Amino acid sequence: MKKNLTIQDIAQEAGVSKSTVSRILNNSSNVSPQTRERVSAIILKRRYRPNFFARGLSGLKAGVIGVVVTDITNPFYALLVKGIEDVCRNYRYSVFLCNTDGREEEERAQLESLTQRGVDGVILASTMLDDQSMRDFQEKGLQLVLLARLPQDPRPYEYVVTDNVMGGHLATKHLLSLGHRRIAFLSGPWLASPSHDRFAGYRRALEEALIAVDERWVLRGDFKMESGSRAVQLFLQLPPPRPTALFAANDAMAMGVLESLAELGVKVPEELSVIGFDDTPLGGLHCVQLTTISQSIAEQGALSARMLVERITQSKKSEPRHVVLPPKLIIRKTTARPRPGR
Amino acid sequence: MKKNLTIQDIAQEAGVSKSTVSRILNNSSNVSPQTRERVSAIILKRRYRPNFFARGLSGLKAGVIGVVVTDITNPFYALLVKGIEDVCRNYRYSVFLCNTDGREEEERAQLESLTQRGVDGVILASTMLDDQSMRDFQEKGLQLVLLARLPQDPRPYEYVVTDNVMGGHLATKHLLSLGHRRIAFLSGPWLASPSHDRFAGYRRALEEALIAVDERWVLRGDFKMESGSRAVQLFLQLPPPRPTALFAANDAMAMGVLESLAELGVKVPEELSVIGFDDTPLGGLHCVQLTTISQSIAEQGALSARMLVERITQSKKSEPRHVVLPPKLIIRKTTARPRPGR
DNA sequence: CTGAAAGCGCTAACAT
DNA sequence: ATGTTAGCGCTTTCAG
Repeated sequence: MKKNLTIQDIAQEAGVSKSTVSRILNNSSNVSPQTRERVSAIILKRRYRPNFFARGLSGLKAGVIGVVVTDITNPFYALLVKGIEDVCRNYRYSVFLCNTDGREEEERAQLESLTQRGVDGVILASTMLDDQSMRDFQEKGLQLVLLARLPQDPRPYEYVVTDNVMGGHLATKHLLSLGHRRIAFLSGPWLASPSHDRFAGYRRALEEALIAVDERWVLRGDFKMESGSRAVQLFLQLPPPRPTALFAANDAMAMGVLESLAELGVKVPEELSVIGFDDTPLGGLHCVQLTTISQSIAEQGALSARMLVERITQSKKSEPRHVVLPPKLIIRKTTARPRPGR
Repeated sequence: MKKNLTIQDIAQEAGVSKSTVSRILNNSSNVSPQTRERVSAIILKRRYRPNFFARGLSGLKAGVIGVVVTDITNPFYALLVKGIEDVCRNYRYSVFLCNTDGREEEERAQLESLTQRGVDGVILASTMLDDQSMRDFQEKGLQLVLLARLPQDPRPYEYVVTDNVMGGHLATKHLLSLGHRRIAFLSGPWLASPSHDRFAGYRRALEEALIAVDERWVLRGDFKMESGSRAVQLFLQLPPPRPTALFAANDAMAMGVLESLAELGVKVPEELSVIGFDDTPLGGLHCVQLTTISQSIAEQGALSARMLVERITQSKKSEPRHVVLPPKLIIRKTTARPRPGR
């Protein structure tokens, strides 16, 4: 393992000073074409790469961002990260991936560790933090773009999200239009904005249809598949008349619901209509055919990455941009008219 | 955005020298309990964090590793990464995630970029590189652990893999034991060792049963779901007598096969038995019930991470360790005896 | 257009 | 046990 080349070595070989090499490296002006040419050739030939730490230490951007998600195993986040990674590769940025498991203290720790490692910015797709902490991080100079999930008051931050209220509204209206009147809702964690907003859409749709929200029909999940299965247990213990439709706040839980229902021999959509949210690839499987609300996940990731990189590179700080994307209803096979007389 | 604290600030406030603070930071010996106490308190109080770049520059380990996979969107890799991330969190290591899309030049570029960013080591789960390049990286001092996929001659490297030959053998023997005699194989990319090895297992099982491998029945895929669908087209154009069973080299492709088959109305397992490989969560779905070969994916990730971190922290270089894990047959519902008379 | 020199914040070898 | 000092490799004034 031989010692690494330094800028000094290149300078010597080219018969110029470190400064000149440095200028060429950062293609700053004030270098004559000839020397630039000559030195560049040497750099190329010797496959010289400037030392990352030295650069960072002397104040340059590191070309590194952090991405914080709750669980990379969840296809939704995997897609988000994919979108981010793809644009980062083009920009020559590297990404630190962090899982938080949905725990606030982990999120804080990860953010802490990221700032400490000198990242240029962070895409936060798991917001659980209180406003104060977020602001603290921002004030330490951390560039932040929020993705998919928002805090109480997101206005001071850049963000990219789906219009979850609209999505919840779409889903519920779809069920209503099929003739359902008793519609259950399976939420994610209360504090997660998507869960909250999708519920708001659900509530609004019901109210527009002059139907009161029945609290007993609002089940509590955690966005994971297993909680869908658990919800089915609860659902089946509900006193009749039971809901004829169920709106799960994401696809993973909807899949869990379908699983359990299939095991228990409850026919979907004949006995119960089920709609999800996210339009994760799974739902499209021939044997699943989940009706759901679609959002372009990878694109959101990509967009947030572009926003962050722009924010990093243009030093002058503009107003934070807020992107809210409209979701779309995808009708497949898990929703239908309720059986007459139910 | 106020200027960051430096070790000097702490030293001043504590009335000691930088060195002392540094010693405490790296908990080296030669510090009296009292001063240690006193300085630690100040560090804590001021929430001082040493500068990452300065540390890196002066030769300390960065506490960062790179993980290179082909596609994080693939549940197999997501699980691998999850396993890695989990142990890294405990060790206080951060991970750079890199996708290569299965392209060799991307892999090289990512590896290049990782070394340049001063990572302490890399877990490579997408090996496409030729031996020479790999050796080059290693000689530059890059600690390497290979995961799930191996190069021609893996002996000089640490690695963790499933026994893919055994897995291919298990799968094929299962089909044989059900009475199948005409068994097709759907491969991944030829150059990928898992694909190659699983085929070797398939071949061996057939040979043991005194059945010749029929080259027309060896289909070529790329480990992605879509190639499963494409394979079905080819499969159905095969001149009779067609195979009665299909061994797909991974679950994703097996899922693609099942999708297409369902669309075309071909009954599984009645008309065709299908077996996969990986035991990715999808296959367990009630409506899929894919028979497959199981490997503990997250555990492999975790193990490789532990190996890498150990390798990094213990400077004395030991012999590279080679871990080969036995896979397991999981019988579900997509395999059955062939129809009599076929 | 180019070079010399002063840091960036930390570690570690060398004094004391 | 603690302080002093010389780098680590690069960027960036400031002179020329």
